[in-house]
Formats: sequence, structure tokens, C-alpha cells
Amino acid sequence: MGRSPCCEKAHTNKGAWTKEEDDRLIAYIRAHGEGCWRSLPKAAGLLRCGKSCRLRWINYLRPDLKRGNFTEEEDELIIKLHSLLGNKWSLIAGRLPGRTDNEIKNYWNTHIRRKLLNRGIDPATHRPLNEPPQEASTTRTTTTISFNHVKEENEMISNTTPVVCKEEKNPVQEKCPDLNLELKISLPYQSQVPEPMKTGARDLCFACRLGLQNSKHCSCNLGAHIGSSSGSTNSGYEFLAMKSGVLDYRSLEMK
DNA sequence: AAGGCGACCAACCGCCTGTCG
DNA sequence: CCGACAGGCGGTTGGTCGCCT
Repeated sequence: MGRSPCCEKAHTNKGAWTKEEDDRLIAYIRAHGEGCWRSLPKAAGLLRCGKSCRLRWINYLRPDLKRGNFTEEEDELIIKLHSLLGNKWSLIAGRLPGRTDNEIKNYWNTHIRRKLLNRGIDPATHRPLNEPPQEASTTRTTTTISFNHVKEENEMISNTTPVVCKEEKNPVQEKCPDLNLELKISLPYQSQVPEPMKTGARDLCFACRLGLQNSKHCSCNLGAHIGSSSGSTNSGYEFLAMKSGVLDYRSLEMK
């Protein structure tokens, strides 16, 4: 009965990783790259489950991890993304370079949940805690991701500005004016995003569309923040892993 | 000093999904 | 089409640490 174990448990170590195990794993992945996690432990001389190796690498050993405290901007971005995506930690992590899903999940459960509760916001629904339950058929709003404007977006490709989404009036926005739940996806934008971003009157940056108008990642507020944020030169796009101009819609697909 | 307690976070577990033969 | 397998994900657990009494 039940599933077969992912690995031979009788001869695998569990618990905290030792320095030597870390070194072995790092050395092996440097030499052979990621992948084939099931056979990796044996090949690397580790008495660990392949899944455990993968987790250790992704969450702790990867060289591009940022680590350290979350910034206020990251906090707000996580909240916004969580309101959009729910507990899709991997998707949220995909928008926070250097952060892992596990790290964000832990941070959410230990810090942000409490923070939202202190604000009187239900962390699960992002609604005020004292808001009475509403009839689903009448006033409840639903979050949808629209792919209705692909043609329109394709036409925008000729425009050099990588428009990710377009503002439209809808009931959700009127209820939460700072939160644009209408995700719109464009085809990958190949050329470099100019820095600072072009700030045409109708082209709000992606940070603004996420409701981060006052964030240092806002790149359309007449350059007020650009170059003035504490040592960081990241634009909003770079911060959102969009320096390349690509919002990978595949990673945003709702399952 | 020491025990209790909560916060934090690394790691594990089990399920789901995509891929391949 | 189907089953096996590997990878990925989210929920949960358990160890450690710091603070408080």
C-alpha cells in the first residue's frame, strides 16, 4: 500500500546538513550542474535523499541567494503578490530575485501574517477582519487573470515600451484602487529596458500597477526615486526579475 | 541560574504534475 | 493510453535561539 519512498530511507542521513555535506553538494553541482536529483546523492557521495539535496541547494546553497532581512518594499510586494496569487510561494518567489519559496513562506507565516492582522486585514483573504461575510452571488469579487487582449498586446510589440498590463476600470479596482488584479501578459520583450524607464503619461510602471507607487521600485514617478534609494540601482523591472523585459507568463499561469 | 515560552527557519513529508517509454 | 518515475510544490514539523519571569 501507499507510495514507494522517494529513496532508500534506511541508509540516508536526516536532519541538519553538515559543512562537509554542503561542500560535497556544492562541488558536485559546480562540476555537473543541477538535475537528476535522484542519482545525485550517490554520485556525489552523499547519504541523503535526492529531494533533500535539491531542497538544500535551492534554499540554502545556491550562489544567487540574497539572504538577510526583507526590505519594506519586499514586504509590500509579497503582500500584493499574495493577494493576487494566494499561497503560490514559488510564483511569488519568482518575482523576488534571490529569495526562495521556502524563505518567503516562512517569512509570510512569521512576519507578514502578523503584520496584516495588526492592520486589521485578514491575511488569507486580504479583506478587513471586521468585514461581514458577503453573498458570493452578489457582491463577492473574483480574481481573474485575463488573456483577452493578446491581439492588442501583439500590436503593442511594435511599441518600444514593454507594456505588461493595461489599466481598466473594473469592480475590483474600484473596491481596491491600489490593486490591479487584471494581469495582462505580453510576449517576451527582447531588447534592453531603457534606464530610466520611459515615463509617458499613460505608461505606469509595473511597480505602480502592483500598487507600489511610493516604492523605490517605481520607475515612472518622474525619477523621484531613481538613484536615490539606499545603494540600490535596481529599477522596478529589475527587482521583479524583469530587467530583461520579460514577464514569463508561464510562471504566472494559475493552475 | 534555570525553566517556560514564543519566534524563527531549515528540513521533511506527501501529494500533484509533467515526461517518457 | 497507461504506468512508472522524477521533479516541484505547499503544508507541517522539530530544533535552536533569545527573551522573560
